[in-house]
Amino acid sequence: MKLYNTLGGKKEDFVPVTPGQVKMYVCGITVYDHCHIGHARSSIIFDIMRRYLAYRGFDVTFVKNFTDIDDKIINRAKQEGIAWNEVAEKYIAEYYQDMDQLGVGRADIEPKATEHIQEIIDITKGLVDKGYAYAVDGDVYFQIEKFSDYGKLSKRDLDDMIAGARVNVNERKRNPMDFALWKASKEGEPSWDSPWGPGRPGWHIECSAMSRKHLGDTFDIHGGGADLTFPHHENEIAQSEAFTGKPFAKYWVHNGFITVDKEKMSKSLGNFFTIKEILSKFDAEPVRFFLLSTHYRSPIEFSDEQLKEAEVSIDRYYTTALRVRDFLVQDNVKEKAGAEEKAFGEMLDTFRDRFTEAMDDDFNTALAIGNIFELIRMLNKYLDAKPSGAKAKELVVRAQDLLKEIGNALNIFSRTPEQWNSSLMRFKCPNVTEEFILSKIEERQKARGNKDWAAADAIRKELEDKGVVLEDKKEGTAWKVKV
RNA sequence: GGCGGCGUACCCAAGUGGUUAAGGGGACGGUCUGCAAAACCGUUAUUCAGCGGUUCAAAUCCGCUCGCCGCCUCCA
Repeated sequence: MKLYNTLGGKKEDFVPVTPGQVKMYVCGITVYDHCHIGHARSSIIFDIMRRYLAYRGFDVTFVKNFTDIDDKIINRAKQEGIAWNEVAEKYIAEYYQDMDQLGVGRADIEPKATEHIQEIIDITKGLVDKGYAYAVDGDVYFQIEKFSDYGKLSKRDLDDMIAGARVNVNERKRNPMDFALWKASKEGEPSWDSPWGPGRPGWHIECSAMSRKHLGDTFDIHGGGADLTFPHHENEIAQSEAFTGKPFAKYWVHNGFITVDKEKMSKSLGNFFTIKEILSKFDAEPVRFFLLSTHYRSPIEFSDEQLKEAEVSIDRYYTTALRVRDFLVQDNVKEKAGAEEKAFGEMLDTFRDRFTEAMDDDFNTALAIGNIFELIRMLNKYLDAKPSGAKAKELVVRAQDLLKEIGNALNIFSRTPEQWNSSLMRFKCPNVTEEFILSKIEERQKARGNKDWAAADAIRKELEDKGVVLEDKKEGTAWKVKV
């Protein structure tokens, strides 16, 4: 497997610290507000990495934290007039609601910063003792000049950073780029006792403490959004490596942003869509599909149009799945080959390898999806020739199983065509009932029986205007939601 | 100002030294159908922002130019 490592700035062979095992840590959210689609991208992509590594036979330990103490949480608590920990609890619950709907699995361990205060204090104290950090008026700062590798992740030069520093001048810092490990708390703010007086953790230290506790000094993959590269991850490296004297994470993986009108989606620009907003308009599966249809490191432009295209793609799968099921319930015993049986068989033979090849190359989900649709096309083509017999059945079952297996690794295609259709109904034609549709179909059947094509077409048109399309088949008329 | 990335068809998007330059959407034409829908077939990039260079060979490597974006402050 190859994995793009921000640390090396290139794709590298993935060799875990312990053969067969993968320990990965991903920076989770600060729980002070609803998640937006950018959080969804990060969550989904790392969920997919975790699933795929497991699919490839690795024993994966996946840790994703919650930052549940932070300035933003304290501010939000003031705004809402509730306690800071109530804010944290509220948005953790909201997060789970969003992620459950999106089909993002829980991490194996989901630690919270406030549950690791002792570990945070231990590391901070250790860094002071080793001379990497200094305490001033109840604050403790990490002195970046003491850590000679500072900047190795984000490829920054200390002098350049200082020259272009936009950080607020803080008289207590020896260097403007020094960052807080521990902050003295102001009156009325949440605080914990420490050797430096009552205070709370700085932003970066929690991840060093939690990853170390749950995964050890050195682990395999550390992930997060590209905007965390600097300063968050750079600082984590400094703290952790200065403290343990050992390499921290071996591979640093960063996902690209979601853009709106080419601009990064962000809170400050106000150009974001919450997950809840999107899921009120779209089923979660097209959302996942959309996010996987571009390589995880590339920017991805968000729009309803893109989501609609994803919807069409998912629909194409379920339409084929339904077709496969119809085919398999027929009991045609006569042996008859389908179209291009040999090529189809070869596709089936090589499909799994093509999938792993794509995913092994830095999780190329976009290529994997391309392969999936090639298979879908060949499958449809094969079925078009109306094959029958044991051989045909075997090939079609294999195709179905492969699509399900690969879909499972990507967490798509997991429902029945009926479940998909009824979900679409909720979004596209919530006021139409199945009874109504069926009665209209029956009415139309009568008209068709009388060869009253005008009446039949009028009914079809009426349903189409309501978002329902009819398909006349030999066995009768089927209907589906128009995507 | 420092650092990094991107620019592939009408749209989205893989491909990063030799392949017919994947796949999806859209459009148009065809097969099928009472008509449709779905599905399939065909057409939509002799060419990869532009210009030079390296090479037997470049969308892929190097240089320059143009355009867009990100990080350097909280940010997935």
